[in-house]
Amino acid sequence: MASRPKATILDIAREAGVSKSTVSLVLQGSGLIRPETALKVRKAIEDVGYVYNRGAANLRKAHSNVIGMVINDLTNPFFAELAVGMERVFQSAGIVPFIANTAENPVRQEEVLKSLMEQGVAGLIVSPARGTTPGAFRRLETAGVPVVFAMRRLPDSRIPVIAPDNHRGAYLAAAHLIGKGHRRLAFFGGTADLVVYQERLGGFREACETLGIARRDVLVVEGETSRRGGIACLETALAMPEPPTAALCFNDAVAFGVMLALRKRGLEPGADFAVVGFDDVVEAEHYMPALTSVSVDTAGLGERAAHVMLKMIQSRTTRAEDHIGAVNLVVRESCGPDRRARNTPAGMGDAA
Amino acid sequence: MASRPKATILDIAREAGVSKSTVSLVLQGSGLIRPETALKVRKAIEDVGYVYNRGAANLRKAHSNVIGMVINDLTNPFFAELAVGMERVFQSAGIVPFIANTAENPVRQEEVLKSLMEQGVAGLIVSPARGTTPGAFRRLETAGVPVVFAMRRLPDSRIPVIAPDNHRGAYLAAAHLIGKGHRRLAFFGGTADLVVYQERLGGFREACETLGIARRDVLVVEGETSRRGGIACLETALAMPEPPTAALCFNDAVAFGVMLALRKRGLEPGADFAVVGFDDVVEAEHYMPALTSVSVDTAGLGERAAHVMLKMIQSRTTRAEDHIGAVNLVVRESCGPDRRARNTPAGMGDAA
DNA sequence: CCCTATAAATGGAACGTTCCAATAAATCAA
DNA sequence: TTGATTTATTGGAACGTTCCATTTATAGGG
Repeated sequence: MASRPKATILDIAREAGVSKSTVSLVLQGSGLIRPETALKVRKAIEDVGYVYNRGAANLRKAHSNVIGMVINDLTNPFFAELAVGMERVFQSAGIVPFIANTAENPVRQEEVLKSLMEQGVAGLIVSPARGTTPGAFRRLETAGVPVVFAMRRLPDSRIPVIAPDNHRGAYLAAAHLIGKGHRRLAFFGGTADLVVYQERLGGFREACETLGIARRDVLVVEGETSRRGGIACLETALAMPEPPTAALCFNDAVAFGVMLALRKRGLEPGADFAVVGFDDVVEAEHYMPALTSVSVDTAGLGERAAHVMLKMIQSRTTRAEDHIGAVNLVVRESCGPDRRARNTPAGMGDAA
Repeated sequence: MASRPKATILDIAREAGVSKSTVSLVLQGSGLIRPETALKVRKAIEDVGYVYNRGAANLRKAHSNVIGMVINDLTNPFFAELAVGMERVFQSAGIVPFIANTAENPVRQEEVLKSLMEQGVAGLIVSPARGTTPGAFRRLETAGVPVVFAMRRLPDSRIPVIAPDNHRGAYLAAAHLIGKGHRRLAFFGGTADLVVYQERLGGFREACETLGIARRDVLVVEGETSRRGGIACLETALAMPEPPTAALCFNDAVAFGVMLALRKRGLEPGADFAVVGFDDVVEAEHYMPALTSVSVDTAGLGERAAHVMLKMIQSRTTRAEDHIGAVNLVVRESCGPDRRARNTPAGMGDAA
């Protein structure tokens, strides 16, 4: 039962007693074929165990219905959610997207991109890896392959971006913290080479300035965007002479790390130190205590990105508008008021 | 800057003043070409912005260096880890695997499989969706495409399987619980249509029997294999006249749900009710309390699966040995002794 | 009954590679 | 010098589709 030479369109033709062109027409669901003939052909297709050779077809057609999704960290549930959103819309368009992981490695990303191009993808949705060089996508551009960036953007590049309103989200979070009476705030995690980082930090800073927090009372600690990074950030912060009483974290993973580290020191997240996350991954709600986080509607952004992609392909353009998704702060239990401020300004809300 | 007709091997040939065959040889890194000629060609390749057309090449070569990974639930970090393991070994073999998600939907799986076959994959690593029909992979078999199942197996099928020793893992976990003094045990989550379920439940049952737990003291509650499923299972169990005091959960997600539900009822996981998970995802360690779980070395299994796949492709066979991975119980804080048994048999270990 | 219009089916060139067989150029032995 | 051998390069057929231009069959109009 070794692999006999695979059946082609000609085998079908012979089997059904028609020409290869007729078979091709049937395969494409053309209405030009008499129903009975089509039936005969379809039966033959079954009989010979035919599998369509898309490679051969693309050789003539030059556009391939394959869409690639290049993701920088598959183990972050955040990106999995993004992927799921996209898949929803591609599925209903009869497209199976292929996902590839770059593991936050620009070299790997290069390989992945190359491979996808060789495959002749119709379009690419990419969340670029950290440290992507500006030229990394030129190849794609000159080849005229539509690309959209999801969640992350590159400094210069004119590739359309689908991302949440990072600035606003961070502003909201910081304002919430300040409203709770906190006066010494921190921003934990992330590194300045990410545009997202700058946006989020920018929003945070603006809130602090506007709402009267002195420059020297805001602490910024860069770090890995992971649980481990969060742990490290907290350690650093608490070692300061006048440590902050609340922190906005670059993302939820960092926030989880911070909560963990607090617990390890016998501090209660929320009561002893307020923490806010960013992204609002599903686990945020289920954490203990539940994490206050900036919700960005990840799956929704995924859908959006997919729609934009589809439209670009259809109108065979390589340009599209950016889309900045709405965000909102989901208040849960991880940020009570500043303890030391309890007897001062805003005195409500601490019922239980 | 519209997309001009893309460059082919002939354009390169013209540019470099050689024949297309020479270019082809250079592309394949053949040693038959004079270094200076190769250099000239490579320069031309750069100049014309050439991108290799793998589809056209495969038309002649008939084997495609594309490997697909079909995963049933991308949002489960467990599978993301599996994917990462595989990618490690494929990367070093110069292969970019394409991942596709079936979202636990057999119909979707069918589409995904079809699409991958049309793409001419060299091999497939699959974690089949629940409810996969026995015939779903026949197409692949008759086409002679190597397939390996990862983590899950299908009832009949002779496709090789890479999976952890589910039976043993469950046995270990149950034995641990019994050793802690628990006498009324439960198995939470999962449904009988999964082979994995039967294996895990089997191990659990065997431990109970061997170690003298009466049949009527073991409770089995089926349910979704998610946090939500875990919550539901616990509710059901506690509503029983004589509820269990400990549970082995089908996987970590279920265990997290159980812990959550316990907390909601004011019970402390570990102290008031013991819970053990399965898979030992990274979060298990970081939970509060840290979850005792059966570690299956997910990434390792992924690597293994990838190696087996590579070997199958190389030896152009469609058969391979099953591989059952070692497991071990990682004891953390989520399962203390049975409270009511505290003054009876094993009296140590409860220091703090 | 012939002509035209419509419907259904078909042959052949083209797509961008690979690879075999063949050629051309360079080297060597005699 | 000549033929044999090695080293580099090349033309052309083939891979499995699509699609245009034709052909053939069927129907309709006068």
